[in-house]
Amino acid sequence: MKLITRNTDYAVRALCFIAQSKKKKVTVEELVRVLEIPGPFLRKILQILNKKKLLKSYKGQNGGFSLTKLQDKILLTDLMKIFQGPLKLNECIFKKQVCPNIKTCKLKKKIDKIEKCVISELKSVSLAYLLKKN
Amino acid sequence: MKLITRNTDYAVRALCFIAQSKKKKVTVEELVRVLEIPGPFLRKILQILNKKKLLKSYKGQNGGFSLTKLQDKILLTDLMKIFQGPLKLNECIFKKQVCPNIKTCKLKKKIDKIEKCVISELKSVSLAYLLKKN
DNA sequence: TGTTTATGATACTAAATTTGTATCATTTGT
DNA sequence: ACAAATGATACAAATTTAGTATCATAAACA
Repeated sequence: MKLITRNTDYAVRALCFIAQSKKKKVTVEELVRVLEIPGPFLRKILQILNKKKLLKSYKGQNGGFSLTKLQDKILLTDLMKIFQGPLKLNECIFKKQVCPNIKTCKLKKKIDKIEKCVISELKSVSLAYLLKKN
Repeated sequence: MKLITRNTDYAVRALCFIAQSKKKKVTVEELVRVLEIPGPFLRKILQILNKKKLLKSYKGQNGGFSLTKLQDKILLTDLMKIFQGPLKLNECIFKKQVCPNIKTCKLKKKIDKIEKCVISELKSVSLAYLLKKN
């Protein structure tokens, strides 16, 4: 079971590269070249990041993308939420006949607890964290 | 992002029902009727549980399935592992060009930590836990 | 011993999600 | 006006998840 999917992965990598770059703006083309991510797919991802205000985009010549936030404000968990949606159960695991007999909410609460645990771990994973040497 | 998929869900519900049942053996047919799970799909799931030694199956007339373990030994995490595979990253999130600059292993270790946290939470979710009233 | 009633094995199909492609529109600098 | 960038959007392929269908096998029992 994959905790992180490819589009999240790509987003992280692109953001890392942009963060590290000396240039003020980075073009898709450069990202594609360096990161070896399929172009149109990456563009779609960057457009989403732009809409979600994690990147600012500049059109036209000398255009490209730049970060809108400090590196330590860009959290892996945010990216996961954007590209993979919030963590949740399948739905309600117990329905109808079975439900009344079984304390459904137990499991739900458990999952909530797990989600909190995962999120809190992931919250410490920021771009800054990933880029810090040593 | 779904933490638990439908086959895990179905497995839990089937096991719960079998655990609660007064009968020594429960047939697929009864499970299908009560739990409203598509028959052939549930059969496949039960066959897997049988292979994985969580259920014992009896063929022929008066056949059916029964638990092989105590309820507190059947853990949600085991079912998730069976039906969804182990928790993992997409793969290595950073490759080639980017990798040397970034401490890949950081993230990996983080995920390992997260996995441990999730597993340890889930380890306390057993059939017994789910079935306990109040 | 043969029929009924259950599971075992397995191959196939459908649906949903994830990943990737293609195309045209829009904006901006020169 | 043109070139170089992103924006929007519709489509397609691949993968994973969910569900179906069919025949084989084993056990109980008349």
